[in-house]
Amino acid sequence: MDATAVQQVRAFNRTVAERIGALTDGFLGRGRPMGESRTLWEIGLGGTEIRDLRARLGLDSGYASRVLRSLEQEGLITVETSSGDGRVRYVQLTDAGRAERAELDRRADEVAWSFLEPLDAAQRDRLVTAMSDVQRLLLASMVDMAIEDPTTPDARWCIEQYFSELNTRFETGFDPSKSIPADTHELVPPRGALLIARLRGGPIGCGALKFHPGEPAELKRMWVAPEARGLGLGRRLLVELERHAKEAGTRVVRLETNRTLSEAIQLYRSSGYREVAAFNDEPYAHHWFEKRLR
Amino acid sequence: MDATAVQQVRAFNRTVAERIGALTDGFLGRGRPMGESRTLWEIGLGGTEIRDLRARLGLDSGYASRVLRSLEQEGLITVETSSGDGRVRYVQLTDAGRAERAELDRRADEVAWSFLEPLDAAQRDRLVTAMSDVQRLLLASMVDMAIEDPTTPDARWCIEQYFSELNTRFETGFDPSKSIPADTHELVPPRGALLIARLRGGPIGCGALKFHPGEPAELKRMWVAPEARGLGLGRRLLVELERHAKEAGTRVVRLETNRTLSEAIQLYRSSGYREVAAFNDEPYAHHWFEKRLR
DNA sequence: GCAATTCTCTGACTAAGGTCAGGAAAATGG
DNA sequence: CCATTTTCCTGACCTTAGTCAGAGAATTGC
Repeated sequence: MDATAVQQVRAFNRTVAERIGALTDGFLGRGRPMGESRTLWEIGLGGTEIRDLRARLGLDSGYASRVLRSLEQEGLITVETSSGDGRVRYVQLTDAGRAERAELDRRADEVAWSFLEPLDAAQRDRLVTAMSDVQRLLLASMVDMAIEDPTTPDARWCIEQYFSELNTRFETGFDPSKSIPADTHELVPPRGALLIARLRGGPIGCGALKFHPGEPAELKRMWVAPEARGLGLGRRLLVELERHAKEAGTRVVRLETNRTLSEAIQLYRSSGYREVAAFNDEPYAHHWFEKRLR
Repeated sequence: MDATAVQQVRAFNRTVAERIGALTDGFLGRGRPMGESRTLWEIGLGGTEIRDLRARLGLDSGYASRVLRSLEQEGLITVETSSGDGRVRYVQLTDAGRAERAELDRRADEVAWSFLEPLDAAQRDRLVTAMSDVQRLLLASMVDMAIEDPTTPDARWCIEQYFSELNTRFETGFDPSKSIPADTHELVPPRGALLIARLRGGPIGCGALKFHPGEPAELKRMWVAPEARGLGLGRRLLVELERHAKEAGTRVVRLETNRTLSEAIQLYRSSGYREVAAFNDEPYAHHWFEKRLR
């Protein structure tokens, strides 16, 4: 635990909390409690089901109900029973609600501008760049990874995303049935493992291992959601999978990959993988890599 | 108002508020309201007068009194009448209070570390660097400047700081009585102007103008507090003083300076000042500069 | 010496942001 | 079809973080 780094983070937290807090509170209040403004914002232009809204904002159902009642009385929203399921209620902005939301938007822009306005052009550039760095790295630090059951909807979703990305990127397209399979039951410990990366509860990446006792383990299904790229998650997934493989007694990890996946190839090379001769007849593969764990 | 920059600032605010808020609240609560924890922290190891404490935390006197009563009942602080002034009360941490404060400190460190811990060494470095940039630039954007009365204690304090800095930096030391004077009454409009920069209410820099109708105005007393250097305040003071001078009808600004003040000389050169022959016999000056305003 | 001011405390009040238990209505599982 | 679950609402209650008016004691200004 690096003490000067920690002190810098604490100084940052103090300054930023002071600056953001002072401005957003009150300024975005518009005479109504912040909770109502946040809710109004979160409903969005298209409307939402109340249960979704509650989940997104983390509200108690009683509290949410009262907040919505208050917004309804102000004439900003309408609430009606959802067409599909009679228990679920659907909330939408009225014209007045949309106008109010636009005003909140305008004010949030103004708050943001007040950060930049006192600075000269060079300082503004530096601030925006540094903010984007901080934001991306904070997002990265909010991601956590765990070995999960490959049969859950989230796990299946990740693997589907992976396949659909391969299909887009390979010159030939990608048909899973023509590739060497790695069925979900092969990814359940002790035969294998599926590692899922999550941000704010939602899945944003995965990677898998297939163990072959006495032989090298295979690395499969490495995927990171497009919006989460550039955060170093690929490397973290890889490190974590290698750690896991080693704990399971694996000495060597190997993998095959397609030539269009250049970032992945880069990652493997820079992580100590060396290219070896084809060790299987995967039709979509152009490169085969291997790494001895230590 | 640059829209993409504004969007980046908003994205930053959301992410950072989410991350900092979620962690600091509760984690630093220790079963007592945040207000009490903040107060406990702010009292510090040496103790404080309640009126100072109130000013620093911006608390209502009634509210502060209740918070302190509660901390007193928990056995964390003692409150006694100040020795000097019988109205003022002095608050100090007990041993238990100091232990509690140390625990808060430890937890704040832990929160900060939780930002860094998931990242690898290179990412940590980038995060700390970017945070320090953001923090400095946000501080810069919190500074505001105004023409103020040069006779107030804050104004006098700035000018004293300026003199004491000259005294430290000049090879010969600095004695104001041997220098060409610029008495406070000469810095009152319309004869002159004193610009003061403030951060969180406290003065952190100054700069002055002396007008000579029909002749160049003189720039004097440019000073920025050491802890606020590197924020571009010198340049902002200069720009603001030039703007003010121009509004007052001045065409040319000039100044003299000592060779040891290299950052200032840099600033003048890069702001369009060109060196001219000595236009006065200021004994402490080595360089004379002039700029035509437009 | 006395009026005005400063500092602290108490009591009464408020708003915001919740939590919790229970009930009604609709949907679902077997 | 019936028990269980899901979704939402209502009423009762709570803590936190204040604000405001007023009073008492000490100090300061003149």
